[in-house]
Amino acid sequence: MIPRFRFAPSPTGGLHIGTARTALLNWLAARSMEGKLILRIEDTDVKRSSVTCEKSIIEDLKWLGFDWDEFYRQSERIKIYQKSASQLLDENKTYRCFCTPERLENLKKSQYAAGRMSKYDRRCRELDSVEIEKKLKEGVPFAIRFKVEDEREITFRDLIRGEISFSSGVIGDFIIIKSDGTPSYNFAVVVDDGDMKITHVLRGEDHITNTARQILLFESLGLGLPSFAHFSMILGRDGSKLSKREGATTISQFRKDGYLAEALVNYLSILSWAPGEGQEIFSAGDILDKFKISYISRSPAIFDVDKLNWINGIYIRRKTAKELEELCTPYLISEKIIDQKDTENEKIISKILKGVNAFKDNLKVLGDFSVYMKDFFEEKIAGYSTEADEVLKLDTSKAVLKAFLKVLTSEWKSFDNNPDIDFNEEQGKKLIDKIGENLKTLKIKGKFLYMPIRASITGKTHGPELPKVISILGLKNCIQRVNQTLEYIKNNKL
RNA sequence: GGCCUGUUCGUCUAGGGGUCAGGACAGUAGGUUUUCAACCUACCAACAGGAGUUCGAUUCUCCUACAGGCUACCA
Repeated sequence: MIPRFRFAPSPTGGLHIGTARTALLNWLAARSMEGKLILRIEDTDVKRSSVTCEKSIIEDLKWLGFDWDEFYRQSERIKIYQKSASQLLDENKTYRCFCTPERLENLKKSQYAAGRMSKYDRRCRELDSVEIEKKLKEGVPFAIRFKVEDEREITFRDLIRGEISFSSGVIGDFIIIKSDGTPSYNFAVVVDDGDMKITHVLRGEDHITNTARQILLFESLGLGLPSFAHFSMILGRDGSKLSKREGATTISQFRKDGYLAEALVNYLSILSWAPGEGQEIFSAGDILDKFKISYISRSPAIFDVDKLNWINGIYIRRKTAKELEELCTPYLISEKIIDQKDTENEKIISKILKGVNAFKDNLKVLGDFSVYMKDFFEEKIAGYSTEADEVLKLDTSKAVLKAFLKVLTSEWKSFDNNPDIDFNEEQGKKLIDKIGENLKTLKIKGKFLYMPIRASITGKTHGPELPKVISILGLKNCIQRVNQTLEYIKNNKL
């Protein structure tokens, strides 16, 4: 028998990080067992579901690199649920409940106040046919409830946790068809899992208690039981449920922030499962042969951005310059550092390429790139750090800057003062060597040579290697900036 | 309140009756570099608590504590 898995998100928001992991685990399980994966949109709650969310979820799933073999939408299957429900009604396994929401609410409150668990009191279970007919004639709205057997042990073997059992006594007669005719979650799931011949239900631990109800439904519908497996949830830093105030929680938000799909998938899998031998960096496809449902961890995991950042950095560094340029350019545009039409400009693309080359080791997220590059798209230095001031104050620095300017000017002249000359890293390196050469007699070298140069063209005392910096800025802009710094030194009497 | 599930370094995870309880992130200290980052090396750091079973328990059982989930005409 071919294993059949399903991933069943409800489109009431974007693809959440936890939901994405459910998708990943099901994908991993299905593909590693050469089974099928079904994507089922659980949109029976008309009020909370939206097409926009569905689109966004599907887009994010694809972006993460998942695929599926079949697709269903529960809202298009309402008739199927209703048919199953009326069958159960005929078989006397369910009954109509005419109770108003207010009564139910009060019942719950009073039970809770009395310190008991809230459970439907079965008032409508014993209604005789005359009463039912009367209410139906009056048009009283009704829901359909499932008759839960008394005192019965419901047991199943969880593929991750082992045996789990419940007493049916703790489950009230639950609703399977709401008064608007739509199925409740538990019912739609069971009808679908049966109809779609799902063999493995792999989902979050928040569904463990639902499993008891669902087993009852599977049995009453005469359906065979699938295997169940419940993995733990992802928690926020303080151990609470991952919520919005923790920062990004949806995949689209992570994407916007500049996380790579490969990194996210890698992190999500490492979060609750280890492929062994200390291997931590891998793609979902890499570990298919090592994946086993029973290996998934039982205990909940706290979401750790630091580790995600580390993984993301690794994947960023694995990209080629061209790939990174394409990945990073949108951030420069959205930060208004460059314009959309600049992407046609070869000079600018070349500058970005150089920037990517200089900064790729510094990036944790792609979004960082625009922060690093911002200054390099300005004509002038925006400001000098106090460390830069300290450096520029030194007597030796003045000599360095003079030599630097001289070398820059003569170098530029050799290119006929062409403002568009492409000055590469190699040439930058030679240029710096030349300055060192000129200052040899003054014995200025090392820190005292490099720091003033750096400060004079960036206003800062740290950043990528100097030849790279010079190459990104170009000769003309370097000259401008050194002049600006000279002016700055004079004005501030450094 | 009831029911269900879980608990190994700060975090993720490996292990599993006898281990120096392993790895990774973070942190700290060195190395490298003009500097930042990256990279390399080292260090720091854990079996929630209590009983029981056993020659021996972090591992098995029970209890407690704590955490999470469910207890909807949400999914």
